Amino acid sequence: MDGSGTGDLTIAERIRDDLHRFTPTERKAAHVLLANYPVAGLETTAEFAKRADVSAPTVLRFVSRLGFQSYPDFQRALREELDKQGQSPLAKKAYGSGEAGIGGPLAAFRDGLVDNIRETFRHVPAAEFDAVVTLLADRRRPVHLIGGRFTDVLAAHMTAHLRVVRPGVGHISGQPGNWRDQAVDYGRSDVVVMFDIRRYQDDLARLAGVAAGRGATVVLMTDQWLSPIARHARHVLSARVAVPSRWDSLTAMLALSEAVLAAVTERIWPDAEQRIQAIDGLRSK
Amino acid sequence: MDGSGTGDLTIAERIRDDLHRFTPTERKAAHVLLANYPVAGLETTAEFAKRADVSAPTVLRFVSRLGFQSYPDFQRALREELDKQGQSPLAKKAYGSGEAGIGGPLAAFRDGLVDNIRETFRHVPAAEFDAVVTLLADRRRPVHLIGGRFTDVLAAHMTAHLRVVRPGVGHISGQPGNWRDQAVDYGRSDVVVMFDIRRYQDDLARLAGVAAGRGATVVLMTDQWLSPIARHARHVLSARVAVPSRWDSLTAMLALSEAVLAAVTERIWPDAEQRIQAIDGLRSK
DNA sequence: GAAAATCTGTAACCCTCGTTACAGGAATTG
DNA sequence: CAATTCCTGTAACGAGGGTTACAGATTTTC
Repeated sequence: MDGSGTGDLTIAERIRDDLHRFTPTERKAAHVLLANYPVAGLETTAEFAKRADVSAPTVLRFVSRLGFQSYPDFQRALREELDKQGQSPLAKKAYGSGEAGIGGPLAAFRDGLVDNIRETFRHVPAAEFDAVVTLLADRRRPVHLIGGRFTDVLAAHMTAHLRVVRPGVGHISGQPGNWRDQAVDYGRSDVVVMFDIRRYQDDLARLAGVAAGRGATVVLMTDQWLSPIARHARHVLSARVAVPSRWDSLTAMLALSEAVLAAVTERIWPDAEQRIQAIDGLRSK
Repeated sequence: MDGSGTGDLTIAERIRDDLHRFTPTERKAAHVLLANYPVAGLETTAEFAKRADVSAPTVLRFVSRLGFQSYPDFQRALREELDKQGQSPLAKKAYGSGEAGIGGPLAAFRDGLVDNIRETFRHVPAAEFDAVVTLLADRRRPVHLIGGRFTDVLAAHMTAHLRVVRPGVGHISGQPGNWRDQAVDYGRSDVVVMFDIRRYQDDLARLAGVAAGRGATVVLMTDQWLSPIARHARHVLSARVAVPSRWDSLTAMLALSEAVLAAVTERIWPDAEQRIQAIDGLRSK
């Protein structure tokens, strides 16, 4: 499928292995690339050539000898590498060393989760996060929550917690056909929080369209590839979901949800505290 | 010196700050870039646009609004950033994760979550984990799941996933009074998975007592201080729940649940795969 | 030391990608 | 409800970059 198709070694590793096969000037290019990996390879042929003090064709012959059909192909491969590595800056486990990893599959799974949380929080736009917190902390705004087939538990989780600290919180449940019956009542003050990860559900997207059309503020919690609901959403928070498993992981998304809940609760604490005491009072009776 | 000339913030930070200035589709592009930083920006405008599901001109308007003269200029800036960061592989502060970004309480919260996951997995007894996986992978054993006030969403989560890969999975719902009506039917082959964290619910404990009395195998997912249900449980898996927040965190417990689910799914994959295909077949009709 | 083979840069070609004008459409405002 | 503004995709344009042929330079080999 990929241009090279040569095992799963890093391009850098392949260069080191094949270093003796290159001509002198090609080797020059190779060393420059290794010394500025992978940035040099992401530049244009002209820039790369100038950096290595060789000609552009030499650069092309170099990547060609590496087994790539074209220079764009080569760059694509570099970006893919960067992407994998970028998702888990510290976890090189997938590469070089044994894929089993130290500590077996459980440890690998754990590392995946930790990386996901790290990456998720790293990419959270502060303004977006604050805006969402402000919205949810506004007790005058009715809040409605819903999620997809597997993510609805996150909606339920947030619903349960929000209900404790503020009034006017509802979980949209029942048949998809009935969702819109509720949505037609939404207005400018309503907030709709939706959870949707890949294998996105179009019935959710339709609901989002209706809600947004009514003037409601849609908040979307999704994965890094963004649900189509993003089109209708005023605010988007995305979390990493990929792990070494047959399933996608909701851990990072729950982590983000809990962070939002913690911030909301902190924001309205005096009110929330009173409310909690009142609830506990009822409960004990 | 640089193409943009706007301070020394990273591009990611500038995007986060200016997020409100963008038009809806531009914001979509922004989110895609942040979620796949910086790789998405190193692709061609067409690829980037496709990834974000917007048109190429929108991508250009996006980078233009960021203050770059041209798309190549923008890419050059990204590469420079990547270069600086690459020189010190461990210096990830360059991006949002450090104190430069949101930092503060959010970072502390995130660290708490990560620590919880690490500690949780560290203390998981391998034998116990395997035993639980074996139990849940046995399709001849009916499985019933339930949780407490806030943890029931985890029971629902596990139910939803188990149901996909095997038959005989049920979520115990309804009034606490009715729980025991179901429990009287349990026998030696039944497995009851219960989630319970502090502020333990005694109605759950009573249910556990009944189920265990009938010979059912009780599996308990709880916090590090152990729910009283542990008394009746054959197997116990515990997770850390304490974080800098008014709430306890379920993130580590979800992480553990997902690890169990991943292992169960892997264990019975041939069967599960067939089952999934059958389900998808029904779904598409 | 001469001839062959290999290497490497120059220059021209062509194609892709970045760019921009424009029109349809959505949202907003009076 | 009409008018206006803003937004967004389509389509055509033009430049820059990837590519290639070729010739000079260098090394190798007999």
